[in-house]
Amino acid sequence: MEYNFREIEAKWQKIWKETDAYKVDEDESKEKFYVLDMFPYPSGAGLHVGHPLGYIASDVIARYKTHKGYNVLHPMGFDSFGLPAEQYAIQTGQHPAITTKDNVARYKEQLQRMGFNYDWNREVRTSDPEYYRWTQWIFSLLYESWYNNKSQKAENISTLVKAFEENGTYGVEAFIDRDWYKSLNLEDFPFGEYFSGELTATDWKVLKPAQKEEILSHYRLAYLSETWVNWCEALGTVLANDEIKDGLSERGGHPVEQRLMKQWSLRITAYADRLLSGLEEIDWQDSIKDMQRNWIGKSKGAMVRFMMNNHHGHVDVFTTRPDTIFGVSFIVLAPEHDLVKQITTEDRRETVEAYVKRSMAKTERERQSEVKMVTGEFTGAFAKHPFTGDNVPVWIADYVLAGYGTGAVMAVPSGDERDHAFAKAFDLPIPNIFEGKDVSKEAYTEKEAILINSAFLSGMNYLKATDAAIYELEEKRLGYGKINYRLRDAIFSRQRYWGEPFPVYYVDDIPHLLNDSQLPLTLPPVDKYLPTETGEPPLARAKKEDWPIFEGNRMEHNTMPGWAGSSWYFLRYMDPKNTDLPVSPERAKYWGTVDLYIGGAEHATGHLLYSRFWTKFLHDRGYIEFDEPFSKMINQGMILGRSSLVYRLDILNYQVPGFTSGENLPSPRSFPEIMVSKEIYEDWKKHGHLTETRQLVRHKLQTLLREQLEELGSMDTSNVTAEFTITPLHVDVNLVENDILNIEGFKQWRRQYNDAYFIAGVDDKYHCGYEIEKMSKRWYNVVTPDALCDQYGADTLRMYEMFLGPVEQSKPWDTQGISGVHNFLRKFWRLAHNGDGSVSVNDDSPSKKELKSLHQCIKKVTNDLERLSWNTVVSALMIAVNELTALKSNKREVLDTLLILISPYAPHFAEELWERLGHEDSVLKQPWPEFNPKYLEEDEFEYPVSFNGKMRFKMALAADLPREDVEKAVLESAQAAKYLDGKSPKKVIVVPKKIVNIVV
RNA sequence: GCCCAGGUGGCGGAAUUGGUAGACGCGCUGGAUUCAAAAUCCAGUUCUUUCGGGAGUGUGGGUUCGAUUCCCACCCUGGGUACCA
Repeated sequence: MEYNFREIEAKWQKIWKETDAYKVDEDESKEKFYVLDMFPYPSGAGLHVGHPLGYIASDVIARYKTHKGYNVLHPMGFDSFGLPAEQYAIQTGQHPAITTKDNVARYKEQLQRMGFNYDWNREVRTSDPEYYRWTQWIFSLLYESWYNNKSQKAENISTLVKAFEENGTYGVEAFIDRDWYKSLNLEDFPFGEYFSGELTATDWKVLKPAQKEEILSHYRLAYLSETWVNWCEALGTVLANDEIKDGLSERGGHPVEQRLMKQWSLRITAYADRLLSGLEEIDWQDSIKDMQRNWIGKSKGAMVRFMMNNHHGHVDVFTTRPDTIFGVSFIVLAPEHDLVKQITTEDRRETVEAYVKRSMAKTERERQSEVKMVTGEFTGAFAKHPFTGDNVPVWIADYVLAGYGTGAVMAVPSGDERDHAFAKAFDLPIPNIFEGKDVSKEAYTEKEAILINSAFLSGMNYLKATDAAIYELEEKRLGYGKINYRLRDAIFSRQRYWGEPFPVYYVDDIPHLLNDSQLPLTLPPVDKYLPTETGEPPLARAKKEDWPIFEGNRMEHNTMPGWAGSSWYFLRYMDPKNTDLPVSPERAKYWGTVDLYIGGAEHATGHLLYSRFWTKFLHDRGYIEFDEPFSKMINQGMILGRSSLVYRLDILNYQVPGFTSGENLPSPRSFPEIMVSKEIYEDWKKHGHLTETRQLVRHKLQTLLREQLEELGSMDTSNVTAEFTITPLHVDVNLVENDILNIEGFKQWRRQYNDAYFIAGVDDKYHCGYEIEKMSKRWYNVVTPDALCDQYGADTLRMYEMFLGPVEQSKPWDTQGISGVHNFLRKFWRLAHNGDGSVSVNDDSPSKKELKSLHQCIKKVTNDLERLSWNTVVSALMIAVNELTALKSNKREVLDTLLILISPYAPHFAEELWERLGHEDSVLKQPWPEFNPKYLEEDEFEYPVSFNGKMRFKMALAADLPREDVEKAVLESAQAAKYLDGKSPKKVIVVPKKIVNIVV
């Protein structure tokens, strides 16, 4: 019997399902291994061949580790809250839960067909109330937590309240904004206007509950705050920056305005430092780590206060170079800086306001793209230099961003390129503070020079001067050393329906948490999934009685963002049915961190950062022992589509010399579409006109014209001339095989091609071109795993995807190549079968050659799997099968072992042959074969002999021949004499069992 | 601009520690088998050549007995990004 993959795969998938073959239990007797795939969002389109790449890779490792004796957790689930389902609900009125359920079912079916060893008993879905109950619970825990800088971890808010009750803020070192108290409405508080954030136990005790609550909200890790958002009235929603183009929504082109909204935020900034330092411990690609480092954006420097000269205000600036403070010759504020209005002098007011107005009208993108253009305006005001007391002019300019630091910079034109350009443009002084450097042409931005003209800093280097400057600033109370982060707190509210509801209700606008025992708070039904007319989120549509729980004056109407559920899902897989906790401490301890995480790099600063944050937080609060979620991560590359192209010849006009009947020739637009083969297009493209393919086209055009213009009769049409252009068009890849177009299929594909004309190449075949681009419906280049499972089987597809190349790299999909892997499996199959299809296996002990092939394969496969080189394993298996086929080997010992080696890649195949070879148990249960070096030992080694590093000939010598004898044997050989050409070698290098190199 | 990854035959790629460049597969060429096709098998396939050789891993240089691998400069492709004080 031939290798009948359809029957075999269906058979084993059924058996695995019925016997629950991949069920995993906690087993203390075995070491654990946790392999995880990045959570998929089940879209309506289903999977294409690019999606399972990482799943196959993880499946191979999971199976390999199982053979190696590990207890392997390899779960799968779905990130099932999200926008596409909500969008569909808005359009159709269908509840997103239904859409989601259908899509998940389709995904699951596709995944199951690929033979993955997921333990589906552990499946989780973020939109399942039993799951999001715990997402809500974690939110509540964040709300009930503050960050203690002393212990460097999150603690229960009650410890903070207790501290306040005993000693006020004295001795409390919390993570809190230095200026937090400025937003309090101090008139209502008993401390008076000189309050600076410090309070005594007595102060605390006299506060009203609402006031206490307000103060605590500045400490909580989940808090409400007013945040600027991009509000689009027409769409009734908040938009992300990249959803806006030229101040209008990308979708629909509606106006977008900045609007303050009360939103939940998570204080991820408290973890900035730990998120940074934690990167040292984890084995991730450097590019991802760098992205996270940049995102967190830690910079060390100082806050410096510049008092205004003729005004009672002051400007605070953040600088990373306090050592250059004596080089300051002006100050620049962001145009939207609060102070601008107050300090601008009357004579400058009009110009300044115009500039502010202009920059506010520009989008973030525009302001960023105008890097080369230096613009700005003088406010007319002066500040005082903190050390010299000199007047420093205050300017405003686009290049200073309101959102970073304090929205103001002290400009040091001699040490900063942008400041330098600004000073040049507006003729401001460029005082030099660097010894031996010329700063008249460009700024000196390195940190190597000794300072001059810098009072007490003169003569110091960068490090010393930085410390000294900060020390002096602190002495004079005009500044302090500060570490600044680019990282912002994470906005955690979304004005959407299809997400986790917050377990929050309001009494007089003060938020309260539901009790944990009331969770989950499920989504109430709504009549429409759109925002209300007043711009409230969709949940505001739910009537009081529709809410499963309703407390206070109203419930929270926002829902959580997409990353809420995915920030902790890897924990739930450990204990998916737990009704007391997200995960039990015992299970969390057993499974621990994810040992191998495989997924795309697109989540570098979103999901991967938030997961780390939540893990650290849950660790702090004592729920898990580890504080990094993913200890090793591999980022799979994208599989790109290989689009096929046809080339349409568009005749612009044509002449038939001598043709006079009928004044006007019919328009070429009335002709059928003309498709030319790739070589014709290339000829035309290369020369600007046709050269070698000219005759092909000419003949065809003549025929065409004759058909279209019957009046031509027997006229000579050899002098027909035409002007034309050729346009490449995408064609469905299913109509193309091996770059040859299926012409009949193409004609049926679109109505306008029914009568199309084809000008083939010299071999009478129509050749298509191709282009590598993303797999997408619009390019007709999507290849689905289902189609390939039908045609070649899941095992072939699995092996082929791995065989394509390194998992991390992006690479084009080529359906052609899959036949090679399929043939390999059939070849392997034939090794154990007779020509008539009966099983044929030989129980004799294997020969030396057979054992050598086998053990070479064991060695290579094992090594490569350990270093996660999935693609080379396939080659190694092919080599072994090729060698064994050449030896006509069907020894049981060899085949059995080879089947275990191949089983991670082709599990159905391995299981079936294993059974056919007479085994009663499953191949899954077999221990991984051990490599024995003794089978690879050879008596002889074939030395490559090179001259000056170029390999010239080979010479077989005894493997244990000493170095000197090798040298002697080589030099005495006739071949060596030829290359030496009478000269004596200058030097001879012999590396035993490696190489001989002769220098002449 | 800066950061990261990468650049090897017609194509995907291999070469693990500096030691035979092009494994393995696709495609292509020729042959066997076949009424024919499919499938299978065999041989060939980096370029060049006067058939002795010669050149060759983006380009140029360097270190070395020996470099795809290490160092320097540059070019190109892909990804990321922040005018970040």
